[in-house]
Amino acid sequence: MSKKRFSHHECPVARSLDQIGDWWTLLVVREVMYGVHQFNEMRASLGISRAVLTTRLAELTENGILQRLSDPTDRRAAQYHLTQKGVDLWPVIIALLNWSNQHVLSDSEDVVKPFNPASGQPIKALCARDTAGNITPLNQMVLRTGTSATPHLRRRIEKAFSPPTGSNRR
Amino acid sequence: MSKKRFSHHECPVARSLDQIGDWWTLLVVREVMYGVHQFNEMRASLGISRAVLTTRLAELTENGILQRLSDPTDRRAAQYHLTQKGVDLWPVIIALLNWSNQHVLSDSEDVVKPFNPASGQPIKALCARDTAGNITPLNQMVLRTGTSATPHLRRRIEKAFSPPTGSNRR
DNA sequence: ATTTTAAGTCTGTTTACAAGACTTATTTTG
DNA sequence: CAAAATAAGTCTTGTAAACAGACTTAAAAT
Repeated sequence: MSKKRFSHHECPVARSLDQIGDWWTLLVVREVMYGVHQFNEMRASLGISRAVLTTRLAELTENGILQRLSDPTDRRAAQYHLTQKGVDLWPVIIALLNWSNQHVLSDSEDVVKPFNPASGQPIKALCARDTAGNITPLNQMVLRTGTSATPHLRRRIEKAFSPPTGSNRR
Repeated sequence: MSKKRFSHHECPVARSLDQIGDWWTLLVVREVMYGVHQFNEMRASLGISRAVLTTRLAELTENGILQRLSDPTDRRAAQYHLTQKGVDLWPVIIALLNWSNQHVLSDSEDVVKPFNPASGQPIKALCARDTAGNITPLNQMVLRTGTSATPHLRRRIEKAFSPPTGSNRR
């Protein structure tokens, strides 16, 4: 049977992975974020096979994460650029980068880190701003189900994030 | 030839995807975050095959993201729990959840959203706190290379995030 | 003592990925 | 201008991984 997709899943996390969870996909997005816009440049810096890169670029374009423009100065060449949906993947990349710097790379490896350009200081942690403008650490946030949630999901979320008995969070 | 791994890559994002970028892996982590700790529970709620779940749990345990404990009340059963490294994947999950709610799910789908429990307000955006305590929107952050970066990566990052000519960011 | 359950392993089939040869339309070089 | 090089693919073949489901083993429930 074919590889299972997550597009029919209820959970938004699964639905996001259906679009960006394939092997190589987020690295292609990262390349574009780092300013690499052409097919052969991506191939050289990623070491990805032609066929797979073709597939990934087509999927990303179809999902509205990248757009393919023809280069006005060279009619052979294509330019892949981020759409707004693609630019909004920035928090995902930063979250992965921070986690990797904390837990994957060895302490002596200092490769890339995010900085606050205004203060010049390195970023220490991600946090969340609510609609009233309050800032919260991410580890204090809770999930709540909305009107489209099935009873099954509702039960699980309520159990995991109910205040009294303590949750499974740190 | 076998599937390429990213463990030898320089970029921290690639290195993180080497541990959590496989198909199903982040959904298994999400299950544990939602309070599902047993093999058969995960299988039922994810619809994953036995062999693949076994592989994913072994990889996650080997990478120190989960730990496998035997259930004291039932010697047949195993309990998979998050380590600190696993708990620290929370920002990645929230980033994916927010992106999915913004760009993947249709407007009428209200399934799960993160909330600030102190204010009761929904989370609007992720932001970053630097080491001096300043809060910055994520879209204003810049990346800088560290001492272990190769000249090739250094050039790309500096080109993409140099102040004067404007970058490829929004 | 028998049945059920938890957590796997094993088997045969299908799909995805890797490497490299080949293609087509353009651009550059001699 | 003709030939070579280049951009962006497609196609082919081999291997690794994922799929569904049957089977296994030890412990628990009936």
